[in-house]
Amino acid sequence: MDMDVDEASKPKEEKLLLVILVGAPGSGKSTFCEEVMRSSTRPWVRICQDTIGNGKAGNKSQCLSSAAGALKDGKSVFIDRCNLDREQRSGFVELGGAQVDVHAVVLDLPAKLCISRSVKRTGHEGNLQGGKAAAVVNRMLQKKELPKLSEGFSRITFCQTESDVKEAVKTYSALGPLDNLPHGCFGQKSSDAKVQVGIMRFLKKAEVPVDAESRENKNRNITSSQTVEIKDPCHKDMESFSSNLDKANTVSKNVENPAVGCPGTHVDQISKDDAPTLAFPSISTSDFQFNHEKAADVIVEKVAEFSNKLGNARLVFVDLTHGSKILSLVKSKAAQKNIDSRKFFTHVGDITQLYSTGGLRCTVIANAANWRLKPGGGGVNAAIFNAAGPAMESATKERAQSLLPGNAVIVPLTSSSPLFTREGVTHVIHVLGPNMNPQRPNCLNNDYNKGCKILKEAYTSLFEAFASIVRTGAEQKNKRDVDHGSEKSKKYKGAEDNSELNIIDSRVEMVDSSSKKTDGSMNRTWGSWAQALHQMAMHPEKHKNDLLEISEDVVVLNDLYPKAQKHVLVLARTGGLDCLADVRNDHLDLIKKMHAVGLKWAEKFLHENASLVFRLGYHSAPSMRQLHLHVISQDFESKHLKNKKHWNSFNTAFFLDSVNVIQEVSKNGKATLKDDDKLLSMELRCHRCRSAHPNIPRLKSHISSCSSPFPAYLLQNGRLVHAQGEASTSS
DNA sequence: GTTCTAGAAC
DNA sequence: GTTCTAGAAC
Repeated sequence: MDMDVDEASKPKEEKLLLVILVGAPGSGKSTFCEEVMRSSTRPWVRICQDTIGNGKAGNKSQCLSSAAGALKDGKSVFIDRCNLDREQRSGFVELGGAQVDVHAVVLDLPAKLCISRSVKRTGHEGNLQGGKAAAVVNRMLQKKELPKLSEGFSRITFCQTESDVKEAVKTYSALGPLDNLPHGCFGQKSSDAKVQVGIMRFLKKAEVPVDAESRENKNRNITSSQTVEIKDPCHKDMESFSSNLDKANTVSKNVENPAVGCPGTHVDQISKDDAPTLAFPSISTSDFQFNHEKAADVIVEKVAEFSNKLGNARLVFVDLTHGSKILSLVKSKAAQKNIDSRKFFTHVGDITQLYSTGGLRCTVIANAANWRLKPGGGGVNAAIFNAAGPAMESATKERAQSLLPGNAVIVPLTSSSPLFTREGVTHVIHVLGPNMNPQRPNCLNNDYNKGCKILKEAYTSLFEAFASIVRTGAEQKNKRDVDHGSEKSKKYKGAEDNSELNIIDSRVEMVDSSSKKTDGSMNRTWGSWAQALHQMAMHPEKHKNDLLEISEDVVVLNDLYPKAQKHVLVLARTGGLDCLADVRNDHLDLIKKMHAVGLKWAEKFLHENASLVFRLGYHSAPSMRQLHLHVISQDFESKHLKNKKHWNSFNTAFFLDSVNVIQEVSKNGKATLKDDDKLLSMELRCHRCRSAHPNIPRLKSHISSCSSPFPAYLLQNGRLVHAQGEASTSS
């Protein structure tokens, strides 16, 4: 057992607290803080958005930087603003860490009470009082989104009555400087679970008429090639449906993991429910008659390989029946291999109803598809096409007409799909495995050398595809909940615009395991505007006027939209090397050459202006195709630097120093990318003194005069390039 | 009313 | 990547 419940709930070392209050105006947030601060022996700072701007209302980033400052001074912090939705709470949670526990205290009092208090009060800091208060409180409560541990809180206290609030005040007041509170959720009443059941029941009714659904199940039973047994035919009954869900909401772990005992605490139980999860059926063992023993070996081998690459994401092997041979084989082989049961487990149930009848949340499900990617045929394929609705069929067609054995194709679901609304599934990945059934196309005639190879490829493609969804989806999760359809159509827009380019780039949607690029940029799609650098690298003679230097391996040019006084790009001329994700050991000499050329240009510029400082590096996920090294002066004085993304792409971990990249590639054969979209939307901080700023204009005005030294990290290993004789440390 | 951000279109 | 612009934030 990696995680001990007692260990987790009784932190011993001294920790600062960042307590985010959550509640409508009039819920008593300020009073709560004041009461705690009055009697606490721990140093507290209350940060109130209504007064942070010199007594006037401020904004979230002011609160954030003020909170960061207070924590740095060793003070615990109350964030006194409504924080009613996840978005509002987002940046604060990130201030937590080894030294800081982040708690939420939810003042979830009756709306009536909040309104009457806000209407009555005078002299409110936020100037919210009198008649308009009622409307505001009502509006705010409509978007209320209760905090979850998975947002990053180590403790959440829910208060639904005034006496709950009193209790919470007592708890926090009693905390001395060295005390801490147990982690987890406290005080939540069951009402929310009931609401969810109600909503789910409504959705189910609206999206899938009960009779249609049972027809679908009957159909599946008959057409399936393997004997499929519906374990629990009465689960379509509303009564047992809702009781199942109640169970799912309270003891979901037990339901979802009958196969492997899981030592989850309450804390990680909840956060895991939000983890991206791929549910997949056994590929090829049903209609394609692949040997079960061999298939189980492949499954477990591939799961072991990927389970560590997937972060907090989970893989779930799903089979319809308890008695299934492949299920028990996989279960026992996984146990033998000691695969982490939090990252992989087996589940008995219908893959199209994992949440509604099994309480298991899966964001992505795999389909054991046929080569024409057509519905029907029986088994899992028929069930998934049926459950996903007609939109998935056309969405599938848009992406691929057919599939070769060993390959996978990702199909995002739209918000109209019942699988999305009812089960919370955002993508289906079609996979085609090897076939040993002489009645079906591409039969391998029991050639298990080939068969196992193809089956391995199939699972590799599947898990790679899932990984790419996890990577690109992480940031968009919240938005997707609101507007799934447009999010998806936007995401895949590039593939439709640009047929010519996408024919060349066949790796756009198809996840082809035989391609050498499985680890690289395979799922990237480049719009027409992203091709300019590629064109220059391929045909430099056509762009002589725009290029500063042309050599056999690289070309150098001024960035068309420089983000600083001096900003040039060193382009690799190698074809197929689109970005850093594609760089491997073979390219070591090339990236060293690019660095040398970049350095030469930096030095040339320093000769002209000795006050400049340069940094050389790559974007983790560049917008323009063709590997390019940025050589950029650190003044960032440019009218083209206009937004957060611009700034953060050069001043967060998203920017990978060339020296580090060279080191990593020579050591590990590839660079570690930091291509999380979160980095690009981080708060704006000065790259010298690290102070936070509310917007780009203010940041720019600050950096124009900030003369703090650069952070130590940048001063090491030649990450910054100064003029000769200027201060620089190397090691 | 003005400034600023963020999403869509290209 | 940029430009345009609606609407949020100030």
